Amino acid sequence: MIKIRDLEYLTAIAEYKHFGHAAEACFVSQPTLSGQIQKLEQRLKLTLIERQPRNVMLTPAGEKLVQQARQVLNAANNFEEAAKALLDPLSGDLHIGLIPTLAPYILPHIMPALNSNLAKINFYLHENRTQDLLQQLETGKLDILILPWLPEMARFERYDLFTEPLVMATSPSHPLANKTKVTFDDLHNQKILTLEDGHCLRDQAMGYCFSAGAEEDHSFRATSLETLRYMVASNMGITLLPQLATINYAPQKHIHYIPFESPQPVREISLLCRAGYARMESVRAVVNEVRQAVTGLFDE
Amino acid sequence: MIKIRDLEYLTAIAEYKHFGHAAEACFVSQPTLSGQIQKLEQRLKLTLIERQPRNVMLTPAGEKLVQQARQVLNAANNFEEAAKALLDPLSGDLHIGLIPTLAPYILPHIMPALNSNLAKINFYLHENRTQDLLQQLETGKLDILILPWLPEMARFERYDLFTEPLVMATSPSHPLANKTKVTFDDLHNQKILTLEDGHCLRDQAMGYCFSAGAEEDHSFRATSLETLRYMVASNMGITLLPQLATINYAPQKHIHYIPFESPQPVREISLLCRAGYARMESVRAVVNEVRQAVTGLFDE
DNA sequence: TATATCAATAGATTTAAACTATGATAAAAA
DNA sequence: TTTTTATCATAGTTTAAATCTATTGATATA
Repeated sequence: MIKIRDLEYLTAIAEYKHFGHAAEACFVSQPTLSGQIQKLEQRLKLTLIERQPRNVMLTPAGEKLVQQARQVLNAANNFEEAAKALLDPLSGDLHIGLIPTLAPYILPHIMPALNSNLAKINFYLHENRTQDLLQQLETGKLDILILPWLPEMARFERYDLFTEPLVMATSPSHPLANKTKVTFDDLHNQKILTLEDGHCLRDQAMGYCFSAGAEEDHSFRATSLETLRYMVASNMGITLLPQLATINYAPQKHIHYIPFESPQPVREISLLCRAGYARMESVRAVVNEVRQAVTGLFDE
Repeated sequence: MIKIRDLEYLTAIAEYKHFGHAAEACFVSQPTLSGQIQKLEQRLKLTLIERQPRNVMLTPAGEKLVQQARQVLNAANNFEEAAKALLDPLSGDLHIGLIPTLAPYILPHIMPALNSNLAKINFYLHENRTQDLLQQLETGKLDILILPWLPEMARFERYDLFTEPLVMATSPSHPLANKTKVTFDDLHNQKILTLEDGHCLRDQAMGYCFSAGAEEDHSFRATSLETLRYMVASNMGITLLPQLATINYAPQKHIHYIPFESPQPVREISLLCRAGYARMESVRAVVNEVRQAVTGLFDE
């Protein structure tokens, strides 16, 4: 039977394409790694690695087996994590992925509770685009994602956290600025400032706006909500912001935030983890903490 | 990092609840296995096994980790299988699961082609109820299933093989016996003989019959299609049989097989394997052979 | 042509997994 | 009760193999 160490060596080579560096990453000497890889190739009767001078590459067979090897290593990791979790369920490292249009605005609300009530868990926060996050969750680099749920995420286990309304942001001088509520129809023929491609908020907000007959301002696309907010304050147009991004942020003075009459545009914020993840107790604890921390934020 | 051998020892104990037998199954001496398990427990700082005199049991932690261990061993198996498949894609052992209402009638049509065209694959056939088959596919005991598709199977990869009509079976003396086609309405108020619970054909055929206003004969439930056929021949009632079970079987003399006008009752026979299974080439080859072998069987 | 890089080879060392033999304990049998 | 049997743990030894250091060999680059 294959050994886990062999698989680590193989995947290290796949990662570094260099025997010396791979060996270093595995904390062994280069001859050790070379020798073990050779033995592996002999045992499988397959050439896994093409040793061109100064250019180490995987053969197609090598690529295929590296994929399988990663599966094994993931499962082995889960085993170790499960063992640790049994020793002390609510402890250990937990890597959480969040999207840029959510992370800075929700973290102040939830991290204090997480850190004090789940003190033995070390939280690592990773901000990235949805697609990258999903891939990192899949491969085990991340343990948990917090983001707006989409149907393509059905393969993961899902816990709904809260429903976040989107609100309209205008400069004080805009015709809509002094309404206490806006409606779907108010968007008609408005010029909307948008985020750049790849932000899921862009797709959600714009979907709503377009169906209301609003138009995108093609001359400009913001790289973050903060630039977007700045543009609105500078009277360049209006936009939709997730409500969390409007709490305790640059109030009335330069921007007016106006909620929608129902049906409000919203995004459904969920927590995802891999189905069958070994540390469900920690996941459930996080879910509970977050739900508790956000209650009251969207009232009235 | 954990060793695969340790996980084999652990799962062997879980299976045999006996150190000696487990050791034998792993081809090592009993002290070796005892010692390695102890080391594992020390390393994890967990008690995995309760050693009552003459009664070896797993602790809850042990149960949990055995599950994780099985995941790892499965992945490791996949690795080895993938390696072998790379050496020679269309070879090795292939365990196929089929249901009892399909296996005896389809195998004569497909096994000759499989054995001669995929001669380097050793086919093992397993006949079982749908629920057992799905579990065995999941755990890796089986590689492929051939059965009528149901929505609960969506987690597996699916290849449609053919659509099998159900036909009416009557004794020669039954009022419907001499029709060349029967219709949905002909079922109205008929007494239908059925298979016992657990056969998926029962649910499918009965679903169709009930909606046509037929009644089940509650005094009798057959344990196989052959008893069912025998009961029909003995003029105890009528039933629906999958068409494959009517080809080359006890013809006209004692039973009449009558096809339905469309819309015919049918079952959709599919081939399933685990998503991401390491030997897709073999799977696809089997799919092709089966599809080829059944073309023409349902014509006219 | 000289040098630097990088993987392979050789030979020694260390680790740990495996074995055999035996001991301890408690249930089952006499 | 005493003996026997079943079963897991312990002790000490052997064996296998993974690892190390030192070195060689091959090739691209200066």
